[in-house]
Amino acid sequence: MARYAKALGHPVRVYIMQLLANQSCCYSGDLSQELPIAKSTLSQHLKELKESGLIQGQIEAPRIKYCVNSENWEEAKKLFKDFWSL
Amino acid sequence: MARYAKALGHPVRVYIMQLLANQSCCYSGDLSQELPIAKSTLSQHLKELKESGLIQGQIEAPRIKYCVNSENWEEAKKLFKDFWSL
DNA sequence: TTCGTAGTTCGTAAAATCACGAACAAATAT
DNA sequence: ATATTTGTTCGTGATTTTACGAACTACGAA
Repeated sequence: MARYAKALGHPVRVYIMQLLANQSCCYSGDLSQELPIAKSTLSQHLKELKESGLIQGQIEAPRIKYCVNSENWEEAKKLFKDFWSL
Repeated sequence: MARYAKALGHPVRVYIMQLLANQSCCYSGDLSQELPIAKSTLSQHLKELKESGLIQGQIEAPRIKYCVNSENWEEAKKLFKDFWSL
C-alpha cells in the first residue's frame, strides 16, 4: 500500500498513470513530448513506477512500450478500495 | 492527488490513517505505544499528515486529539475513486 | 512550587528524491 | 558505414525525507 502510494506521490507519475489507465499503453516519447521535463528525468520516473510494480516496459522495435502491470494494478486497486472503504 | 498519495507513502502513516479511518480520532500517546518509533519521529509523521490535510489536531487537556479532516478526506477519497475507476 | 505526563521543536546525520546535461547503447534509416 | 532516433545510465548538485536524542513547552497533580 505505502509502496504504491509512494509511487503516486509525484504529479508527473500521477499524470503518467492516469494516461496509462485510459489507454493502457504508451511510449516514452509520447510522454516526453507532453511533459516539460528532461528525458532522463522522465526515465527516472518511469523506473520508479516500474520498481513499484505499477507498470512494465517491453521492447518494441526502436522504442519501448510501457504498459500497466495488470496484476499489480489490480492489487493496488483493491488495497486502495479497502482503504477508502469504497 | 499526488499530495495525498505522498502522505500515504510511508507504512507508519498508512497505519495511522487506517486506524483513524476506523475510529476517526486518537491520541498521539496511543500511537506511541503501538509503534516502535521515537516520539519525535511519530510527531513528524503526524505533522506531515496534518500538512497534507488528511488529519487535524485539537488540543484537549494535556494531550492532543488527532482526527480525520473529513472535508479533505472526502476529497481525497473522490480523487482516488476516480483515479482507480471505482 | 515542584514533579510527571504529553507532545513539539531543534540539531544532527544518513539516505532518498528530483532534476539536469552528457555520455552511452541499440536499433533503424540513409 | 554513418547518421538518426529512442531511451537508459552516469555524474552531479539541491532539496527532502526519515530517524533519533535532547531540550523545551504546557498542562495537571502532589
